Amino acid sequence: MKDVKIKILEKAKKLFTDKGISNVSIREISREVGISHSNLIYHFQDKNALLTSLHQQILESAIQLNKEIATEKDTLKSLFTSTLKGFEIIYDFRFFMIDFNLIMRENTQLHQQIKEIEKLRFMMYDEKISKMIDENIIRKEAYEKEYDYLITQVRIFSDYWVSSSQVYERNPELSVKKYARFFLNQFYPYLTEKGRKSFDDLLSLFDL
Amino acid sequence: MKDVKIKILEKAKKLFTDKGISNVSIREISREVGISHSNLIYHFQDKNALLTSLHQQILESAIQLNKEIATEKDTLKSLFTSTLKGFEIIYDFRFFMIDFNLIMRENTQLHQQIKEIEKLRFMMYDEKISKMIDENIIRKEAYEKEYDYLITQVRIFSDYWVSSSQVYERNPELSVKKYARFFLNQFYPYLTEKGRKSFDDLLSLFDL
DNA sequence: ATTAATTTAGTCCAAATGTACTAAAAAATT
DNA sequence: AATTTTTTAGTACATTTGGACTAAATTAAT
Repeated sequence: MKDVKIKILEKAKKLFTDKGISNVSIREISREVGISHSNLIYHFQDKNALLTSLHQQILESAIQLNKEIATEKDTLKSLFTSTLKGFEIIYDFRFFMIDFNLIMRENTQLHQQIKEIEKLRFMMYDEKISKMIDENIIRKEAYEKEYDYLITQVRIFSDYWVSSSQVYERNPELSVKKYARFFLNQFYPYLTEKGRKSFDDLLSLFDL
Repeated sequence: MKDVKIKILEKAKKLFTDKGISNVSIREISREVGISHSNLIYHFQDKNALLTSLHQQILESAIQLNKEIATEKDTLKSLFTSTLKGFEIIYDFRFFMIDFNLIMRENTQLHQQIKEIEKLRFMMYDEKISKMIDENIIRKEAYEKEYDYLITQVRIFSDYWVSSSQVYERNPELSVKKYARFFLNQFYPYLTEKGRKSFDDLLSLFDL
């Protein structure tokens, strides 16, 4: 990517994070980058184009992360790693999650894409849980769709923990680990004895 | 409250819900109400004043709800009722939760207030859980702060389920019950056998 | 070296917004 | 009935914003 484009995206990301997407104009970004607003428009037609491009970066980070953990055989450990690394990515791009609703309302294209990704994410968790049941780490479903409920619950947590931490935490920047811990804990009640043992070991391993 | 003030608040609420807070101007609201924008400013200095006033309505609904369930002796049943009614209030005022982060960022006064209320909410859940432990509906903590984790988890769900449903559900208006069910389910793994029995009974009672 | 394509800046415009100020109208008080 | 207070509308202004259009400058291609 061209140097200017990179600079624009960097500044946009920074400004979005600091002030919130709706409080940043194309002109302000261009001013900060030190180029004319027409030039910025030449590269990105509007704010949505910027957002789409930044979301692409998030996706690339996520894909990269998936590649990294693909080699990990230990299912529970891979859950820990993907949570921690994933939460770091989310924190880095927190502007996206903090203004998530706004973006979804005003960028149809991204909304569609996110809905597609959500399906994948569901399947990913579903598969992971099945695996852990097979490995006797998680107990079998006690009633129908028990784990579907869990996945929804977990989805909402992933999407909004960073928003919540911005509202309630004194040092949101320190909350990545804290909320990763909270997140993982959602699986705890479903663990078998064997699972709990691994889980506790992993907690110390990851210093959580 | 004066007739005009009520009308302003009603229209503001509607517009905020339909278009998102940041996409509604004082002038637009006044236009919709059919008064001059100067008149609106006379009653509410700015958008934040409107939001504060609307939040007051939310609080009043919540207080009213608390009064209603205060007489309920059955702790688990009162959890069900407060969840369902509470979720209806949240849905009614969903503009507030959908733009929650925005409001918290730009309205210091409300942010402070919300943080105070959060403490109360924590205590409320804490007390409720203690009670249910005493009544042998919920099992004792299996490890330290187990239920503190649960409360945080539950807080994030309460605050953001409506946002999430706007993003992922086809008919968000139908999702109040659905998400109330999801919400309550978060307590399920901690129930004793006795608790599960009551829980299941209540599910049919409330048609969930 | 010339030409073509890409990148950049400058200008102008119309619409919207918040804010401040003035004055009229309506309601309440004396 | 007179006057004071509250409520309402009107106007004017400075700023911001996105968008369109033009032209200059830079880079790439031939």
